[in-house]
Amino acid sequence: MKLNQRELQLLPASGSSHRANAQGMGTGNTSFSRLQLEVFKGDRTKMGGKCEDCEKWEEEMYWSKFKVVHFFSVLTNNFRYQLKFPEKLVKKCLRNELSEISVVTLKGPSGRTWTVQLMKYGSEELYLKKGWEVFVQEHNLKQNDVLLFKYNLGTSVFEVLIFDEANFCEKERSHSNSNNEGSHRSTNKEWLNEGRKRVEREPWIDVKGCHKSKGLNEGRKRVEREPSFEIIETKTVRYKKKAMTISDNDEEDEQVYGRVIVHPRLERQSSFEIIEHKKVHYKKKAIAISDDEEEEEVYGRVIVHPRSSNPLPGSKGKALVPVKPEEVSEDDEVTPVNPLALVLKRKSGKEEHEVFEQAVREGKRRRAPHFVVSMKRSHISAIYYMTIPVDAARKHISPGTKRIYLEMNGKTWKAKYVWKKEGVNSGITGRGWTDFVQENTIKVGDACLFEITSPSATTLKKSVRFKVSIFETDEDLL
DNA sequence: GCAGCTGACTCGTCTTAGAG
DNA sequence: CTCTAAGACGAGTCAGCTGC
Repeated sequence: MKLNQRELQLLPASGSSHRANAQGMGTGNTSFSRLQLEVFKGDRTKMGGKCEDCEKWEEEMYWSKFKVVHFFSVLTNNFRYQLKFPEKLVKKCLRNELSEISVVTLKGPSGRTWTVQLMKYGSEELYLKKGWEVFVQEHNLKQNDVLLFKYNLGTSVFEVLIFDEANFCEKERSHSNSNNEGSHRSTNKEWLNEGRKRVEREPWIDVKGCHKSKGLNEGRKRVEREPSFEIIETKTVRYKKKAMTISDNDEEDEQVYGRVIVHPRLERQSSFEIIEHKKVHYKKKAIAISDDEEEEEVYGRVIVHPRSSNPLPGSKGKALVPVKPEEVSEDDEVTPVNPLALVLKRKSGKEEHEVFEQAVREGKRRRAPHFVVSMKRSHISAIYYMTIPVDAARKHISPGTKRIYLEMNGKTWKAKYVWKKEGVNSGITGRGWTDFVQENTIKVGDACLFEITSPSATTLKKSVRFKVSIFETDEDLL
């Protein structure tokens, strides 16, 4: 192996001068590579082994000149709530590196990132704390799993690879949550009260192989569903391909019979867990059987997805129609096919729905003009904009309204009201709304009952007062 | 008459340009 | 840099139409 001029300059001439050489380099953008060290080590081995100074020099070079450090971590007891960095790493590198930093970023195998709080104890103990449990949950980490960390100095970003302790192979599923970057990233950061953050969107899971083009309904645009979801479990299901529809995209509709995990839309940190398993059968109707296509049955493994509020990709928003369970034979042979994301309506979030209903009942009981809003992520984080149902906006709020006063527990928050054309998309925003959300720790899924206490739209007032009641979801159930 | 497709429409969510 | 405001996007709904 040949060394270039620069590499030759980096190599120590002899033992005691190594340190001087090392200290004399590495300014500016100098990056001493692992390759260079390997070359050096190999060269010295040929020369007859290491001396103590050489080993010290190597060590110093590693900690002082490398831009990247790697370390393993085996998940042991209590790993769900915190992760301790190796003390040597902290002492040699991270203590100084992260002395001014309280938050780092974990970049998962999927490329997604998680923001995690650092906790320091003494000079050698450093832990990943708040936010770590989300990373654990979303990668389904288990005890004895092995994590390989790569840290690029100066970035506060740790890249993580995840290996299964059973066979030391990389966990396949650790990559799969790349499809829900947007929702998760923001969810993970809620504890930071992070401000506005653009949500990255990525395409749906591709289900090529299940669809063929028939050229029907040309010009009709296929709806690309967003992947605000994460694969949580695969299930064996049966597809019955009945007919061809759509499109210019090589696709066809199917009848789908599925075993489905019912799961509410989970928006909050630490809330990602299955709460209910339920066997459900869906039938999706389609049309226009082509001449050259026979009815055909396909059996497959479906990736069940709990998070999205959307029906099947390409279903164009049409509801899935329940069919009788007896229409599906349990004895059918099962053959793997490409994954198809099967998604469930958000309203299956039983708890959220119950809370909403409770708020509605309470509103009716009080008999004051009111409306109820179920809190969404965008309402209480990121952009802090709560859309008012269009009916309520038209009925109760004047187009000239500029201010909304929110009253609760004797305190008043002054929020901004945004009127949009015809009341559509009108909503509450501004510092007052943000403060209201934060001070009352409103969560996704909570229902807020807004009672109008001031004269309504007809008076064309510049401000409206709402008495607000919050109906909280039970976090443990989500 | 019924089933199911088509396309318009509604409305909630999210993005982004621009103002302060 | 933060916040506001406008509007793009897309999921869901529904009425009309067509074919069986």
